[in-house]
Amino acid sequence: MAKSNKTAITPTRDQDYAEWYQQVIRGAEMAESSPVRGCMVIRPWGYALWENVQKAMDKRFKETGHENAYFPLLIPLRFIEKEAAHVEGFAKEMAVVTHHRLEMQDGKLTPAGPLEEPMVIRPTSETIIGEAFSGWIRSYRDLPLKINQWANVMRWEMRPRLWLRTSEFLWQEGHTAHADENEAREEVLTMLEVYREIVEEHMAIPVIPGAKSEGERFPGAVDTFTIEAMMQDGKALQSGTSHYLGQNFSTAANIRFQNEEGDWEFCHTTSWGSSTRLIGGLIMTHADDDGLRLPPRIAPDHVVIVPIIREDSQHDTVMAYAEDVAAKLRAQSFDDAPVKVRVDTRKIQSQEKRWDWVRKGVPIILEVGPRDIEEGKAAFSRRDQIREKKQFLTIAEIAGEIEELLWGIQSTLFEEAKAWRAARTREDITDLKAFEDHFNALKGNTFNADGGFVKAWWCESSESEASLKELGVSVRCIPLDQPEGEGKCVLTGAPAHRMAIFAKSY
RNA sequence: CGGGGCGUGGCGCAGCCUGGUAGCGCAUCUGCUUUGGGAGCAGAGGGUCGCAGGUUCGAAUCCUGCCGCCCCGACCA
Repeated sequence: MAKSNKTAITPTRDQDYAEWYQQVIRGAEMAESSPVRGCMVIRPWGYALWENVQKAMDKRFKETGHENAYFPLLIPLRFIEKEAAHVEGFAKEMAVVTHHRLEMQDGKLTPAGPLEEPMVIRPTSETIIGEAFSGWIRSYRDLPLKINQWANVMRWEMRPRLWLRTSEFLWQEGHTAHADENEAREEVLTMLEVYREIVEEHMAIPVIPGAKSEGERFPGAVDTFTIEAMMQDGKALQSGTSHYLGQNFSTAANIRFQNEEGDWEFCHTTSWGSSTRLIGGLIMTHADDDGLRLPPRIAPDHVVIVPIIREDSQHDTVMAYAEDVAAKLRAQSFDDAPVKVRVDTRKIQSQEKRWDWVRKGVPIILEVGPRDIEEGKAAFSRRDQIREKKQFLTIAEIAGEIEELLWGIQSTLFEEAKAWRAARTREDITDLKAFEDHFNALKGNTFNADGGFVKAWWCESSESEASLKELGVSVRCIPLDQPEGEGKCVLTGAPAHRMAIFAKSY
């Protein structure tokens, strides 16, 4: 068997980035599109990733004092109408339920029994949770109220993409109510930091935490904060948001409390969300031309053992050896839990197994065959160095180093992504001409090094933000981490107090 | 919703211009030989050619309408 330069995914990123993205998803069996426009079927491998993200987040939500609850999928139309900006922001993307029955007419099932009041399928739950909060909160002693819900939501998208933008998606939405603005604002930043931590430290996706500009705020929010990630094609991905809603929603839903003086006040509320979009971000951050690459902390399996069996007579001994190796590795721990090991017992060719796991992105693949048993060895390869030569290591060596190896892969993926982002972030663009030239040089759907972020001083005027539209660029965020001093706005030349990240985005 | 492209076995495609009853590669199944960097041979199964009309003796192929997918915009997490 000659060494092959064939990539496991066709086309490569360089040939057709958008098509590559879809083939990675197909190749790793993560998801597929469904008969329902814009909706996806999440397959076990993709769902396992989401579950691992969920697990990590849920733990942090609870550690930061939140409780899970569940609210209805259907929201009465009049709830949505309560908050003006919210109405405007979501009206165009809502699925509406208008009937409660089907009847056979001319051989076809036809909606019947019109609802007196139509319902919308939740695009987010501010309004219906607000309704509940207004009933739960009476006194300052009831505050803060900190609730999270894991749910599905629906937004009728014009242009869906698997994971990144589907009409129905899974997410968590946190909703909290506080007695005063400071406490609410602190909550908003605390949860933004939780997002940063999970996304960077578990998913190994580097992000920039920052404030959203006026034009990019959540409908109805006073302030929106975001973590922005850069995909391999240089586009930005909003990967989690946290909103200070002021008293907009509490006024609309009548969420009031009596303070210590006995006066009635409206609560200050927050909401924050992150979704299955993160899995799309994971793909576009770490996957390569051989498929997915998973950071060990969220990988469904850390190690897959592929038995190499030459003859039937060797089957039992090799399998016994494989199980023995698995047991030795499971006795080790990584990230405060036993190392997750799978022995691939499928009755297919060993090479096919190997490439299957390469495409699925498992961090470590071990091949064990008859030759290894005597020496107590295995052929070791790591996904982030999959084109390197396999090493033959003893099980003792592998077991002894497995924890360190997995952390090494975790940090390698993170460092590679940071380097990629750094190489595609321009900080030397200081005037409009250079700014326009930079973004005009980009040609549509290309995978190249020309895109990426421009970090520059910005005056924050809404006129200048609106002017970005024709370039196809937006203000991704105003980073929390700001340099000293002031500068001149890259767009207008006016004095600017803060720097912003500009980019094309998903 | 505008502009462009595309819908043919699970995946990737050819055939369409010039109508004659569907083919290739991979995958799947069976058998034998194989297996440590993407195995070989032999055989087999699987498609109402996106849907609905129309033209025609005959439609994957021509015409009309619709649906869906992808890319670029607009909109958005």
